[in-house]
Amino acid sequence: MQNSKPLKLGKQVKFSKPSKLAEETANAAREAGNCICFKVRKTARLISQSYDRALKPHGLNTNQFSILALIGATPEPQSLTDTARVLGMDRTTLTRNLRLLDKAGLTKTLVDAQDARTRRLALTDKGWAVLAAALPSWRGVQGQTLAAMGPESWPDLRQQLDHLGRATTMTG
Amino acid sequence: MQNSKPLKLGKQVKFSKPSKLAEETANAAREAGNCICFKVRKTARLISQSYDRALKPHGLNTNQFSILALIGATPEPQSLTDTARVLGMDRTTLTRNLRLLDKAGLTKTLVDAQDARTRRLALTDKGWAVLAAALPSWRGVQGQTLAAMGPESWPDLRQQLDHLGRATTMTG
DNA sequence: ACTGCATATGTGTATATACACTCTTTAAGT
DNA sequence: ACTTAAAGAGTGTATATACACATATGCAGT
Repeated sequence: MQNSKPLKLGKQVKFSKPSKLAEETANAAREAGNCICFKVRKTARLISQSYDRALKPHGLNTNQFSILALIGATPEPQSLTDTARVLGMDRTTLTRNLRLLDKAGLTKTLVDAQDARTRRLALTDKGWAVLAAALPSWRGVQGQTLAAMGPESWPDLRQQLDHLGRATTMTG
Repeated sequence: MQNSKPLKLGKQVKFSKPSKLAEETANAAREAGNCICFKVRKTARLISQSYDRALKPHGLNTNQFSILALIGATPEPQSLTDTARVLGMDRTTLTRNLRLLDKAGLTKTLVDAQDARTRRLALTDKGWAVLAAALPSWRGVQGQTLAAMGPESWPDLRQQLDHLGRATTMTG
């Protein structure tokens, strides 16, 4: 097909000898393999796949499950902004994530009576049902993951992640 | 504007008394606040913003920087699949990420001489230059983040993240 | 009531992410 | 050589993510 038109080279691909800049940069770049951000993102990518698979039978991914669980966990419907803050998610990202959940009939977005600006988030009956049905599946992966990583190390890891999140929020 | 048509309620938003199912589910949902996947994803979201801001002057985000650094760190150009594996990223995701870097003239995708199926990834001269220029900025955020989290705890956290990633790859 | 600022939210746009599926090329077996 | 399975890569589609910007509402001071 060759749509992307990779460079066609001759019989043997020739790699020009790296320049001095390239050599020094290559050494420095290896240092970046220790990047905190990269490591966290990579882990997030990998672990998300397990959770997504586990929740798939319920029509949810791990992100949607987290949102449902948070909304369901708070006694009184919280505002969109506050919810986004707890999720550590940009407000506008939550807006878009909610659109799907609303469309699926799992959540409802209510206008606050006191302040017409604020939207309060709640689960529908269907949302409660789906969340209830998904919880055992979540407990399954969570248990497997815990077992695989060694359950005793989770409290520590959890605290470090919290710390890291808070630190970066400060540092900007 | 009111495009999204939130439910308009009366004077006071009424929240119907939660059903028995909802009550039980709410308790269970609070348990999900301890979700490993959620915590890792949340941290990834938060920390990414710092790194993105730091790298922005170079026209890179943290993901693009990681890709450039990895390609630059390996002596011989590696295949797309192998690179994706090291990044802990779906192969097709890397394909799309590379499209932007290719278009920006930072990377080049070469056809392997021995196997016409295989694409090998390399940096262009411009790619080397941008990477070299971005590295100090990266060292900046990395240092700040390290300092904020307590540098001594990073090796441990790093190992736990690696372990977690490997565990989930196994578990499925 | 009016003005101006702060707050809560939504939109446009660009990038990241992965699954299901398809295409191409290689290798293995006959 | 022919057939077929396996490996490498790309595309269609859906979702996640955040920044810059726009809009709507509330509130305080006049």
